[in-house]
Amino acid sequence: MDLERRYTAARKKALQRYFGGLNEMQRQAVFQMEGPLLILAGAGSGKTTVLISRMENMIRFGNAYHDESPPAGAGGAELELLEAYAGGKELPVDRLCALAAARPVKPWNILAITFTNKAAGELRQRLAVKLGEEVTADIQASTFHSLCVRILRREIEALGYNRSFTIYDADDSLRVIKEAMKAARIDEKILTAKAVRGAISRAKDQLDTPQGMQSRAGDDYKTACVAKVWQAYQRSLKEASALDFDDLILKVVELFTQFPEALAHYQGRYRYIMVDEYQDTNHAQYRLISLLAGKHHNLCVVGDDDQSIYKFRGATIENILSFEEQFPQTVTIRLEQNYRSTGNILSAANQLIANNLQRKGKNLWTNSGEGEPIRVYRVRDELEESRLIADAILEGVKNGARFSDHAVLYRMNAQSNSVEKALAKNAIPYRIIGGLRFYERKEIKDVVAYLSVLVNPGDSLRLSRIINEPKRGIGGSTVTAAQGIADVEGLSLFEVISKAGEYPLLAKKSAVLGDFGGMMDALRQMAEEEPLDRLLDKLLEDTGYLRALELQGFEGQGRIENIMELKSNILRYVQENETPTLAGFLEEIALYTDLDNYDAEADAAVLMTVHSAKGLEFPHVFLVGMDEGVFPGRTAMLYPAEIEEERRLCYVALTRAKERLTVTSTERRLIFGQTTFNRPSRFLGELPREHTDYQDKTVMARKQAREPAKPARSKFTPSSMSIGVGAAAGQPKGPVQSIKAGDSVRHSVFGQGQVLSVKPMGGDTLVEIQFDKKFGVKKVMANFARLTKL
DNA sequence: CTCCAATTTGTTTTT
DNA sequence: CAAATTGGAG
Repeated sequence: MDLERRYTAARKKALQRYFGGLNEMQRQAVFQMEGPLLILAGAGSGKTTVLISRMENMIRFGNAYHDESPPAGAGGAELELLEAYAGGKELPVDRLCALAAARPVKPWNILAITFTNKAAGELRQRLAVKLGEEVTADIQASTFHSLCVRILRREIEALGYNRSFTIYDADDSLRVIKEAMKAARIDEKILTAKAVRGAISRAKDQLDTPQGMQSRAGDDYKTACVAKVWQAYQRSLKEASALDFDDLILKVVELFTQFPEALAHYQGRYRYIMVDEYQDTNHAQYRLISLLAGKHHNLCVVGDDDQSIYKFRGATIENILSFEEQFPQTVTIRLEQNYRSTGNILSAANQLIANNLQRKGKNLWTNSGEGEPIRVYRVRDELEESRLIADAILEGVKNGARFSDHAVLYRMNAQSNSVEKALAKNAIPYRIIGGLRFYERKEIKDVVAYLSVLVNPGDSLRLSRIINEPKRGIGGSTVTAAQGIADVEGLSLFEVISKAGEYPLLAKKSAVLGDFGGMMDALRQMAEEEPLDRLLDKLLEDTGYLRALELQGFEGQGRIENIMELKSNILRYVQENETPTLAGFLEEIALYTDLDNYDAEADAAVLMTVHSAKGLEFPHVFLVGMDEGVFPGRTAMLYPAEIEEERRLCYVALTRAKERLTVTSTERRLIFGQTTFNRPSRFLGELPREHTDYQDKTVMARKQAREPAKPARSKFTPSSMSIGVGAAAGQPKGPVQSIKAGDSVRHSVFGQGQVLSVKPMGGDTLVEIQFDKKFGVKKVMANFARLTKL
C-alpha cells in the first residue's frame, strides 16, 4: 500500500526531473495526454518544444504521470532506483522508461498536423534526435493537405474518383472557371473569374454545396451565378479526375460521413491528435478533426487567437474561441512566458494587440532584459527606406551578426522590389521567400503538365496547356474542335486526338495530332519502365521542348537551368523514397511551398511577407511600409473586423524579432505606377513611446528643426544614405569592364554566374546574373558589385 | 497558325 | 509599373 503511494510520488518527481528544462505550465501541457486539451501559446512561448516533449512523453512514458498504479512486478528495488533518479542520480533512459512507463503510446497512433510541410519536417527531425529515426518515421506529421492526399490515395475510389487524381493549383482552377463562365455566358466584367474562384473556395471551406448556394441565392444574381459556375466547375474537375486544394479536405470529410467504416479505421489509427496553429484552421478542417477525434477524444490543439491571420482563406477564429464549448471537459493551459524577444519588443507588441476587442486576452511576460528600444523611422520614400535597411544590415554584420540573422518583412510581395535593389547594390546576399514561386514558373508548369498528362490522360486542362508547346501546328481552333467532339462523344480530349483520323473535322490535322498522341503514348510506356530522371530527359528530348528553349537564347538558358533544378528535385525524390512513382512526385510538388525550401543555414538576409514569417524568428527584424493604406491595407481600412486582422498581422510581425526591431514608414511611395502620399500607420501610434526611438528623416522634418541633413542623435548613422558602401569596400576605380549578356562573371559574394541581361541605370549598369541554385537569379549594380569577367 | 505590338488590366495575404 | 491579354499583320 505504502509502496504504491511512494512509487507514484517518485515517478511524478522523476518525470518532473526528466522534463526539467520546461517551465511549470509547459510540463503540465506535456503530461496532459488524455482528453481534449487547449494550449493557448503566446508568441515565442516554446510551443514547438512542448509539442515535441509531449510526443516524447507519450512514446516513452505513456500516461505515467497521472497513472496511480506502479508497473507490474515493480518492487522495493525499483522504487529505490526511481527515487534515486528523482533525487539527482543519473540513470540511462531505457532503464528509466522501464521503471516509469505506463502503457506507452505507439508512434503510429500519433497524428501531428502542422501549418507547413517544413514545420512537419522540423518536428520530425527534432523528435528523431530524441527518439531515433525508426520510431519517428512511424509518426504521422504533416499538413492537413498532405494528410488528406494520403487518405484519398487509398480511399477515393469509394467516391467515384480515379485513384491517380491530379491536384489543381489556384491557376488551374482559374482556367477551368473561366471556361465554365464562358459556357454559361457570364460576363467577366460583372463578375471576375477570380472573384468566383474566391467565392467557391470560401463556400467549400464552409462545407457548402452548389445546391445549397443555389437555393440560398434567392434573387441575388451574383450568388446564383457563382452557384451555377461552381456546379459546372465541379463537373469539369470530376471529368478530368482532378481535385483542387479545398477538395482535398472536403472529400475526406465526405468520405468519413458517407462511410463510417472508413472513419472508424482512421479513428483507430490516429488515437492521439495534435493540431498546431489551430487559430488558422477553417470550418472544414474543424469538421475533419472532430470526426477523427470523435472516438478517443484525445485532441490537443495549440494556437494563439492573437496570431490568427488567415481569415481571407477561410480560417475562423471561432474554432479556437469556442474550443472549450465544442469539446466538453477540455483542459486549458496558457503559456505566457516568452523566451524570444526583449522586454521592449514584447511590451510594445502587448500594448498593440490590447487594442483588439475580439480576443481571449493574455499577457506575455519575459525574464530577459529590456533590450534596446524599437527603432521607428519616418523617411521620404521607399528608396530611402531600402537604403536605410541595407546600411543597417551592413552595420549589423560589421558588429558580428550573420546576414541570415536579418529579416525584412512587408505586407505584400510587391514591396520586395526596392529592398532587393538596395541589397544587391550593397552586395548583401539575400533570399526571397514567396513571390513567384519555383513551381509557378512557366517552363516548370509546362514540364509538370506533360508529366501530369502521362499519369492522368483525362486531364484535358493540362493537356491543352502543352499540346502546342513547343509549337507543333496545333492551334486554338484545332483544340476547340477536338474538345467539341470530345464533349459530344463523351470521350476525353486525349482519346479524340489519338484517333483524329476518324473525324472529318480533324482530317487536315490528323497527321500532327496522331504524331503527338503516339509520342505521348510512347512516353507513358516509358514512365512505367524507366527511372524518373531518364523519363524526364527523354520527354524533354522527344517533345522538342528543350530544343525550343535552346533556340531562345539567354532567356532560354535560365529556363533550362530551372528545368535542371526540377530534375535534381526528381532525383532527390527518387533517393528519398523507397517506391518512387511519377504520381508520387507530382503529389509532392503540388503541396510544396517556397517556405518548405527555406534553409536557415544559408548565410543570406531573408525577405518575405509577414504571413510567410509566421512561426519564424530572427535576431534582427525590419518591418517596412508601415503606412496607412499599406499596412493596414487600403481595403481593410473601412472595416473594424479587418483592422483587427491587420493588427494581429502586425503583432505577428513585431513578435518575430528577438533583439532588434526596426520599423519604417514613408511619406510617399510608388504603388502600381502611382505615387501615393500616406500618413504613418495607425499601428505606429499604438506603440508606446517608452519602448520606441522615433526619428523623422524626411526633408520637411529636417527643415523644421533647422538642422543640417545629418541627424545627430544616433551612433548608428544611415544618415545621408551612403550610396558608396560597396565602393568604400574596395571597388577598383578603373573603368567598368564591358560586360554583356552571355558573359561569365565572378561576384564577390554569390560566386560564379552567367550574365542574363544588362541595363544602363542611373549612371551605372544593372546586371542580371544567373548564379548557381543556392542564389538563383540576382540583379546587381556593376559598379558596386565587384564583378570580374572570366 | 504564329508572331509581335499595343492596349488593358489589376494592386493583399496562401495551403 | 509590369504582366497578361487582345488584336492585327504576315
